[in-house]
Amino acid sequence: MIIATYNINSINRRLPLLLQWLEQRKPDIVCLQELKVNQSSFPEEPLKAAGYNAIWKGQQTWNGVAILARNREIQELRTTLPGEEDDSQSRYIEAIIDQMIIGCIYLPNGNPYPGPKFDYKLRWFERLRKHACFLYEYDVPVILAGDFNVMPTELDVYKPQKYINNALYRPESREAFEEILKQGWTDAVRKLHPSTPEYSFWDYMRNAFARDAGLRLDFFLLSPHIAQRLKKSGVDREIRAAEGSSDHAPVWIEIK
DNA sequence: ATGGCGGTTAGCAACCGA
Repeated sequence: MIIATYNINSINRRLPLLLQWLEQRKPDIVCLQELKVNQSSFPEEPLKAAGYNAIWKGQQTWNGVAILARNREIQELRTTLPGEEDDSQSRYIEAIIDQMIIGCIYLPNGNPYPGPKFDYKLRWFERLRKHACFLYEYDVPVILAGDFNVMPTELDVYKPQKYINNALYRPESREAFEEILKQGWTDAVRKLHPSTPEYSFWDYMRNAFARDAGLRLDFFLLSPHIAQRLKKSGVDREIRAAEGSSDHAPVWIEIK
């Protein structure tokens, strides 16, 4: 079984590439972020024709998250992260698929640091920490997948010294991620590949992809039930290399 | 410091986000 996460940077802009990738990789479950589409303009029909059921939480212009499942039922559990009732940003959606809880995450970028956006990022991290704790203690199979907008270690950044005051690499952000991991979650890709970067994002600027000036921003956090079933993982760089790509590549894991 | 990309608004460029 293959589960993937992909920050798609506008789903309608990227639809042909998305359909091509779905056809090639054939993931069973996909978490998408940065849909950049309002709730009524999500391309439900083309995805249905490709064999994928979908749930989504859209938003005009920014953010937006979705979960796709191939030939499977999706039972939506929630479309917001608890803790801030007036939060209008679409950054979380959660479902039950095949008796697993799948949480799709688009964590705030938080730049510039310091400032209100960084404060919002840290508040969001704290809300996620609490909700992750709740899910973990539920003692059911859980996968939290998505763009966490953080590089937890030096290995996850092509040039760490450039990012000292970047919201994605600030100690506060890295510590917040570590706090969640410490609950007992497994960082699936790092577990399988402890010493290679496994970047998932390359800036559009300055020829970053060709230089492999990348960041690892997209993660799978696995509860113990799922972690023991983990087989392999990969980053689909050829999709990032394609004409008109997102600035992220799809990342996937295979579980037994 | 610069700069690339997508989306939106107000219109054919300027901004915002990241």
